[in-house]
Formats: sequence, C-alpha cells, structure tokens
Amino acid sequence: MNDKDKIKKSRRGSGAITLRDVAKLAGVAPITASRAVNSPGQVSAEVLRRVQDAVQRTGYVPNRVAGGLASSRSRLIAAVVPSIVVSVFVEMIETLNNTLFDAGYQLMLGQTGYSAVREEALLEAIIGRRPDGIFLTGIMLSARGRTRLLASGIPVIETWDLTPTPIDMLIGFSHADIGRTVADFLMSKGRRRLALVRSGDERANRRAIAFSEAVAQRGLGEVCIVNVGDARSLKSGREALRRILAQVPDVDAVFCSSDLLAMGVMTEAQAQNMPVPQRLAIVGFGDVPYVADMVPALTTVHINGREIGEQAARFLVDRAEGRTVDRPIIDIGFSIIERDST
Amino acid sequence: MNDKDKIKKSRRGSGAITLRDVAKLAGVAPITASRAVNSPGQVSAEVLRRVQDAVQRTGYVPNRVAGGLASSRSRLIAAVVPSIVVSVFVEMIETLNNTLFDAGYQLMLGQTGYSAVREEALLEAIIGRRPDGIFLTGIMLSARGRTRLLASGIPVIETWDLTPTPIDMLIGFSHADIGRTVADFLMSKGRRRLALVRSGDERANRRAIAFSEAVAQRGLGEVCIVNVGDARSLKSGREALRRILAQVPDVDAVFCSSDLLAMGVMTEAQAQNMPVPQRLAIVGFGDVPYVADMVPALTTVHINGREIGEQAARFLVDRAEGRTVDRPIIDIGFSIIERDST
DNA sequence: TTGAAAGCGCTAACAA
DNA sequence: TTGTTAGCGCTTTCAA
Repeated sequence: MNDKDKIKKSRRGSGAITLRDVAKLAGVAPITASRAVNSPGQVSAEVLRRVQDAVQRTGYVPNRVAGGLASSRSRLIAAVVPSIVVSVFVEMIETLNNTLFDAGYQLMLGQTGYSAVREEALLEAIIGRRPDGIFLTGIMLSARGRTRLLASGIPVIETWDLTPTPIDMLIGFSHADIGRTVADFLMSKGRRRLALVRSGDERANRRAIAFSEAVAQRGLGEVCIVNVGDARSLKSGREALRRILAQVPDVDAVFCSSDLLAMGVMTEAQAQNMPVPQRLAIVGFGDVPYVADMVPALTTVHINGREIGEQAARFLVDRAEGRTVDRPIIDIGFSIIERDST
Repeated sequence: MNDKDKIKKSRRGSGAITLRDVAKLAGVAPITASRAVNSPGQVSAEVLRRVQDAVQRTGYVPNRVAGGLASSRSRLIAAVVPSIVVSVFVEMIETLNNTLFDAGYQLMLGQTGYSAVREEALLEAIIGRRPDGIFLTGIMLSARGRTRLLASGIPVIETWDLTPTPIDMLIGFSHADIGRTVADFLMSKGRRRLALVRSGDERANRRAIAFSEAVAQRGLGEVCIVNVGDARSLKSGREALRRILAQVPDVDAVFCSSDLLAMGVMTEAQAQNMPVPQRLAIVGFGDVPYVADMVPALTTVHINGREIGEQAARFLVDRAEGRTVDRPIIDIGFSIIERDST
C-alpha cells in the first residue's frame, strides 16, 4: 500500500494525522476506522488488522476534542479545590484523579484560593469546557453558582460537608458533630480549660461553634478561640498557642483546625517546656500521614479523603455513562484517632 | 422580542444554549455574535448591546470544546506529576495552575505514580486532548515518550532536572551539584561520618552518587546509603536512621532525599536522645514551608518550586500564543538554607 | 462592520 | 459488517 503519500494537508487544522488519513490508508470508510479503534468487536478481523496497521504506521492519536464534540461526551471531569497546598485535600484529589483515569477520564483542576471572585471565574471556565462531571470541595454556597451549575445540566458532586439541599450528589460529614465530639472527648479525659485554633473558613467556623457550645453546656465557661485566617502554617500554630497562653495561662487542651496547626502548637509547647500531653493535650484535624509517627504521636480527627475521592469518582463516572446513582448522598463520618498527644 | 421560544432542539447535541440561539435572539449572524463575545471591539455598540442582552437572558456559556476544535487552540495545558502527595511538587503545581488560569488556560492534571506504564497511558490520553502545551515533572527518559511528544508538535517543558538534550523547553537544576554541595557543606562543618537517606527515584540516585564521590574525594570512606524506595514518609525516615546506626554507630551527619524523611530522622534522633545538631547534623531536601518553624529548624536544600511553576506557565503560554521563547533552557539553581539542624 | 460558506475531526443515525 | 450523510458548535476565510 503505497498510497500513504496521498495524504494532503488542508489549509486549516493542526496538520496532524486524522482518522481520515488512517481510513484511507486502510482502505475503509472513516466510520469503519473509528469503530476499529473504539469498539474493535464491531469490526471484521481483516479490517481490524488493516486499521491497526495503519494506526501503527502513521502514529495516529485520536482527537478526543473532536470526538467529544460529536458525541457530547468529553470524558473530562473538573475538580474545584480551595488549594492543593492544603494537605488535607491532597490525598482526596490524588485518589479522585487516579480512579477517574483508570475509568478513562481526565481530571481538570481548578483552585479557588478561597476566593469567591476566582470561584466564579473558575465555574465559567469549567462549564465552558462541558465536562462530564464536576467535583466540588465543599458546598456551593453562592446562589449564582448553584443556579449556573443547575442550569448547565452537568452532574455535580459536593463533598467535605453536609447540607439538606445539595445541588445533586453529596459525600461529606458533619463539622458540628466533630466540634461536639472532640469537646466531649477532651472533657472526658478530664480537661477543663479548653482552647481552639481555627482557620478562617466556614467549615472551621462550624466546628468551633459546636465545640464551644459543648463546653458551655458542661459549665466550663468560654472557650478561648484564636482565628489564624488563611495562614495554615506551623508558624501560625506556634503564634496561636502564645496568644492563648497570654489569655488563659492554665489552658490544658487545644483543638486545632488542621494537623499542621496542631504541629505548630506542639512545637511551641515543647519550646516552652510544657509537656504534651501531661500539661497540654492537643488534637489535630485531617490525620495527614506523618502525624502518626511524630513524638508524641498526634491525636487527630481522621477524615477518609481517599474514600471520598474514590466514591466521588465512581458516582461521577456512573452518571457520565448514563447510569443512575441510587443513594447519591452519603455521610462518610469521621473518627478520632487517639494517640499520645491527649 | 418574543421569538425566544423559537429555539428548537435537534435530536443530537447536548440541548444547551448555543451561539446560534444567542445570534437569533439578537438578530445577527452567528459569526457576529461570536465576535461580540470574543472581541467586542470589532463590533458596533448597538450589536454589542443586543448580543450581551441575549447572552444575559439565555445564560449562554460558550462551548470551548467546539471553539477549540475550530481554531485548533484548546486553551488547555497538561501537567504530568509523579504524585501530588509529594509535597515538594505541590507549590510548583499550584503556581503553575494559578498562573495559567490568569492567562485564560485550564490545567489538566495527570499523575504517573512513578510508573512507566501509567506514564505511557497518560501521554496517550494527554496528546489525544490536543492541549496547547505539556508540562513534565522531570525529564522524559523513555525514547517512545520522547518520540510521541516530538511527533505531536505540542510545546513541551521539562522541569526539575537538567539535560543536554531536552525535548523542547527546560527549567531545572543539577542534582549532582546538590549532592556535591551538601557533602562539602557538611564536611566544612567538621562532620566526618556521613550517611544518606534516599528515595528510589533516578534524581535522588544522582544526588546520592555525587554526594558519595565528594566524600570519597576527601578520603572519608564509604557513605552509608539507605534507600527507602517509594516510601516517602516520616516513618521510613525513622527506620532509616535506625538502620544507619546499626551500621555506623558514630554517624554524625545525614542528608535526606526529602524534608519529610529528614523529619523522620530528626524524630528518631530525638527518640534516641541524640541531640541535633550536636551529635547529629541533618539536611533535608525541598524546603517545604513548615520545616523552618520546627525545633530545631531544619537545614535544607531550597528549590524554588513556585518560580519553576510560574516561569513554565509563562513559557507555555508564550508558545501557545505563537510567540517564540528566546532562552527556553534555564538552570534555576538551588540553595542550602542553613538553620539549626546543622 | 457584517455576513455566507466551509470546514475543524469526529460520531450518531440511518441505510444497505 | 460496512458505509453514507449529516451534523456537534464554533471559527477561519473570503467577500460585501
């Protein structure tokens, strides 16, 4: 077959090998070549061989953009995350990405940086790409955002929180429950002067409120709360403990919004010769891998990010392929992993 | 204008609002509506107003997939990372993502999990999506991979390493230089019994070799090297120090492949009552944010991941928009940040 | 400044 | 099993 050179380049287009080129080389119609590539079972052995041969010789890679346009299936899933630097989300995204990839989907990543303006722009960019599904970290609070997502008709999964009114699917857990449970846990250990270090976001706020209420209910008075805002660093944890000690010198337990803040509190406690857990109990949030191996090992709230990512991927793929998801609202819960810091 | 309801749904397609619908509503041709949306300056004020009004009323979001197919510009950049769980890459990816987004590009993320098979599949999936650029963490070593990338004609940037034969653009630094420099640094501090804890990858290997050679040149004998493979956890750092101590009880300095491993070594040293830095000096790699605030603060090799991400984004966008990049091969260097652990 | 025509590269629908 | 036709929703090209 020496008609290989017949391939002509048109004035438009990328100039790359197309399905037409492959079909011509194999001596079949484009649609037959398409079937040979995408559903080999539908095609005779002879045709399959010839097409595969042509693909080999040309180095043809199917253009999924064109395929997506024709079939209205992009095989693209978009994920919205506040920031991948926040390690508590990283394993979730990794698992989401890998599970999707194994199912033949690609992940498009968007970061809001906890900014509403950016989130708005991101949503527009995402919907414009017509992904087969959208993964949201957290609940979509903005009414405009909800409306747009609903109008787009794209399957959406909200995560990392609970709400009675999800846009579509949901996998999360109760932040209020966590606040309450950790407070009860610490009080059951005999701690009486509780403090809390929180980041600025809404979910941390709800944990903080529930924590305070649980403490108030037992008549242990006000909880000293330090809000570190966006700064989710070890350093801000250290500073936070200093601020707490200035206000409540006899503090005996601190619940932190993240494991990193907890490490900061622990570092500062050690620097100030306050033995952990004897003098000060510390509870983190997230259970990132390394906190189990610190000395002392950190007690923390475990969130199964991998399971959220995997389950979300499965839901999104099911919906993308036209299957209905029967129980698409899941409370995945949480657990307190008790280690040496309490 | 009550011809809004004239919009008919064809049997194919997603059923979403299209540019045609908007054009019809505004009483102009589709191409005019396209210009009003994409280059408002090319259109009369009256037309602009009518089209914008129609966009508002319909909630139209342009389909970038179709636009991309027509213009052969997807405004998508693909990034290949070993794993986003490895924190040393996270800031780079975050910055890459944000810089691209601000320039109007979306990031598609792919993880190889350090697996060659996965990398191969990922490359195929990526090229099939015809992104306007490809970001690679590391150098593409596989010949097949290089060939495919070259054949695709897509701008490629390799990072995090140096090579005389990049596929296209490159931003990196020398791992051999790092190994040598850290060895010299430790020896200049009077350390004589050096050890090294490394992960399994090729770049860590090159740092290790150069480190050993520099030590051998000064006649200080064999360096004890522990390879922890894929396990980049704090725990494996702890185990590694135990193994080193079994072989070289009088070890006085350890260079680690990552800050996390270094934290593990430090944790184990504290657990064994070996004062850091008096008895044992520790050097990490990566300078992830929190190691500056630990006690003792970690001396480490700083890699400017944010700059790599930002510069790479700029290069890729330049090339995507048809500009040529004049010096597309950059050695970004590294630095040793001296803190309390040495 | 505006528009008509002709694709981009692929697949759904229908027919043979 | 294979092929023909007609789009998917947009933009390029060329013309008015």
